[in-house]
Amino acid sequence: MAARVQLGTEGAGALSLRAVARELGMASSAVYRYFKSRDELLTALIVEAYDALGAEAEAGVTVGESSLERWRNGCRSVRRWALSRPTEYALIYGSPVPGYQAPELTVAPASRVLLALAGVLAEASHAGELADDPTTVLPTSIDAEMRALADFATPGVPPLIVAKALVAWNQLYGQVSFEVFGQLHGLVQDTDAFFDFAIDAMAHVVGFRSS
Amino acid sequence: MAARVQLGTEGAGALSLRAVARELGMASSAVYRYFKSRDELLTALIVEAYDALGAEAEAGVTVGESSLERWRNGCRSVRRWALSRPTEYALIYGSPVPGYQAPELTVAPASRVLLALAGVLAEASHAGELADDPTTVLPTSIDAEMRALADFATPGVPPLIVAKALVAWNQLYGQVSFEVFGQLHGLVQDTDAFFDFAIDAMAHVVGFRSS
DNA sequence: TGTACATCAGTGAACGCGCGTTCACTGATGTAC
DNA sequence: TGTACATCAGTGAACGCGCGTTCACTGATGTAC
Repeated sequence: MAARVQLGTEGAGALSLRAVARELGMASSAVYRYFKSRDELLTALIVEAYDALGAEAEAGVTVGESSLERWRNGCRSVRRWALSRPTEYALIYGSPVPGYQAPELTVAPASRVLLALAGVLAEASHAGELADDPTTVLPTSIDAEMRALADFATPGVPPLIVAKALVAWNQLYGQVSFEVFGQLHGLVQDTDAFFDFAIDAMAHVVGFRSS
Repeated sequence: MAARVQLGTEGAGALSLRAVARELGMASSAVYRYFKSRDELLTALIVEAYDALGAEAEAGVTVGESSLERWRNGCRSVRRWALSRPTEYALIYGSPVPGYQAPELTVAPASRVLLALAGVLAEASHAGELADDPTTVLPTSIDAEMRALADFATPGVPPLIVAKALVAWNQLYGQVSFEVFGQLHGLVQDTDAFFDFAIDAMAHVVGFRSS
């Protein structure tokens, strides 16, 4: 049934309980056999979406000869997934649903993309493929938070790398959302080319040398 | 009345016609004296929000000794506005409202932030304050589109500068949205420091030298 | 200054709709003896 | 192998709610003579 619910979202722009039931061809009351409430259904859809996107990013990040190329492919995977499933993307990264508070258990699936990106970055750093910029100093408060985050999820990765991965992820998210949400309309038509251009800029940010 | 409607949104997370009327302390039917339909009201609110944010960015961009500092202050103004009026921010930059199609007249107000940022960038470029990177080549399709955009809005600014401004604006949008939409929750607490860190990374992207 | 009338700003009841949720139910499948 | 009963997956009608929209209305303000 969980699998069927997943299918349920892939259709139209449906995020209400009744819409999901409709998509599955069943009465709205039938959904209550599987989920106690709308919020529980929403949580399941959100977790499913985070996991699907996370898996995509993790897969993308393994493809490529150099770590720069793997980084790029990770970013491209995120964009591809978002464009192919805009409803689910909006569900997890759009405006917060009024009255819904995401429970703790969404945190882990939500961080998969970040960790995938941080992974490539750490790898590139170990291989000495990142320009080291002694000018960039992490504020102490951020340093502590990034250290805690790394200790928990990716031990051994320096705080600065984690911070850069997070900034890059935010930027990637901005790039993708602008396109998915239609803000690029009228400004850019060749969005593929523009995205590749933007990716290079972001690669520059985290310290990849040859762009 | 337009001014009163503006006030109407500043309150709670209200984007329905009835909610706006409630905020104004009037019957929902009274709104129809000023707007033909919900979509027309929505358009007015959207335009108002774009203009308010645009004005903020334009003002921020005038503050500072160096163009780098003016750039930073422009970014900070955008963030400050978004954090102070999250409902309106979500209205213009969150998930698209289902069934609503933004009319042509929202395009101009929507581009004010981009143009403000492009302005500082052009200024910095003229003053020779940007690192010129001969490595970065704009794809021809993008070059044409950016040239058209510049011709229309900021004549004389080279396409590469406009493209970089657009990338930076997308990134800034990502940074701000992540925070406003609560995605940073549990990852970063000192969001002020983190944003300044991110700003420096973005300044790096567009070519500002000393970070 | 006073009266007659038009315009204006807003009210309040009503409509049909989709929503989340409940409830008593039905019919198919599985298990016990 | 056959009967009796429990469990399961799903139905369909009903509820109260907030929504966008309509309609006939009211009372205050402005204008004409």
